[in-house]
Amino acid sequence: MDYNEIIFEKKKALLKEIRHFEPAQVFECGQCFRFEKVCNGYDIIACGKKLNISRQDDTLILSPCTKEDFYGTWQRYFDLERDYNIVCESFSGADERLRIGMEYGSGVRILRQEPFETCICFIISANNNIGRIKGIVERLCRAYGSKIEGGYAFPTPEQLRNVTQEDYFALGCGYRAAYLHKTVAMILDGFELEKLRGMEYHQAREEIMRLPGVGPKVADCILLFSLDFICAFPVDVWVTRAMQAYMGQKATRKSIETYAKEEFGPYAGVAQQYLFFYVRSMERLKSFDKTKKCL
DNA sequence: TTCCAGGGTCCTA
DNA sequence: TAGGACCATGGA
Repeated sequence: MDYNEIIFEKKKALLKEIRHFEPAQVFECGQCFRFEKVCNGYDIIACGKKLNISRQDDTLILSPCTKEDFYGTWQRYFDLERDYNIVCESFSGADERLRIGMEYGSGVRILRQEPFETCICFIISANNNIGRIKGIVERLCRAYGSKIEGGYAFPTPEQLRNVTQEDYFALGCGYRAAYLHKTVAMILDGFELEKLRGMEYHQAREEIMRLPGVGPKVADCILLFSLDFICAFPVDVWVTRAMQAYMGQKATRKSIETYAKEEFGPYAGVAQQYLFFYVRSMERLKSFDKTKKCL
C-alpha cells in the first residue's frame, strides 16, 4: 500500500505517510472532469458523493469520509489497493529521457471511475479541451442528474432515456450530440460496459468501439480509467507530441502504441498518464513565460 | 481572425 | 489501409 496508517476522526480519513498521491496531479491530468480546485485542495463529485481532498505534509485528508465511505468507495476509486512502487519499478528499464518526464508526474494515480460516466465524458472529450469538457459535463449533471449534498450526481442511463439529440446540442456538445444520443440508446438497449472487464484487452477495445463516438483513443481512455485495463495507452495529441519528439516526427498512432507496449509493459496506462501530465505542465510553463515577457 | 483542444466518421485513392 | 475533409465551440 502507498500509506502506512489510516485514522478515521470527525468524518475524515487521514492517510499517514502517503506516497504516489499528489491531488493536483491526480485531478489535473485529464482523467476526470468533475473536480474543482478550492483553497484547501480539491472538491470532487464521484460515485454519487462529494469529497474534499487535501494534503498536509505527508498526510492525505479525505472529507467527509467515514470508515464505510473509505472501504466502500474511495479506496477503490483512488486505486489505493495498488502499490505504485511496484508500478514505478517496472519502468526502471525505460529510456532515460522518458523516465525524466515520468518521474515529474509520478504523483498521478489512475482513478477507477464509473464506466458509464467515463464513457459519456470521453465521447464529449473528442477534439475538445479540458475546460470546455468540464463545463459541458457540469451542465449535463445539473440538467439530468440527481441532487446530492453539495451538487449533482452524474446521470444514469435511465435518467438520459428521454434526452434528445437537440437537448445534448443545447448543452454545448456540438457535433458529439448525435454520438451521445446513439450511445445512450445502445446502452439502454443492453450494451453492457461491465461485461468488458472479463475480456482480453484487444477484444474489449474492439467491442467498445462499436459505440458511436468511440474510436481507438476514447476506447483506451474508458478501458484505462474505468474498466481496470491498466495496459491501455491512450494516444492523444499531447502524447503524440511527446512520443514524436522522442521517436521522430513520422511516428504514427500504431507505432506509438506498439512502442509503448514494449517499453512500458503491463502498466503502460500509468506511464501514459505520467507523460501526459508532464508534457501539459511544460506547455503551461511556456505559456506562463510568454505572458510574463508581455507584462 | 486564426488556431487549437484527451478525435471520430466518412469518403477516396 | 492510409490520408484528408468535415464536424461545433470557446478560449487564447
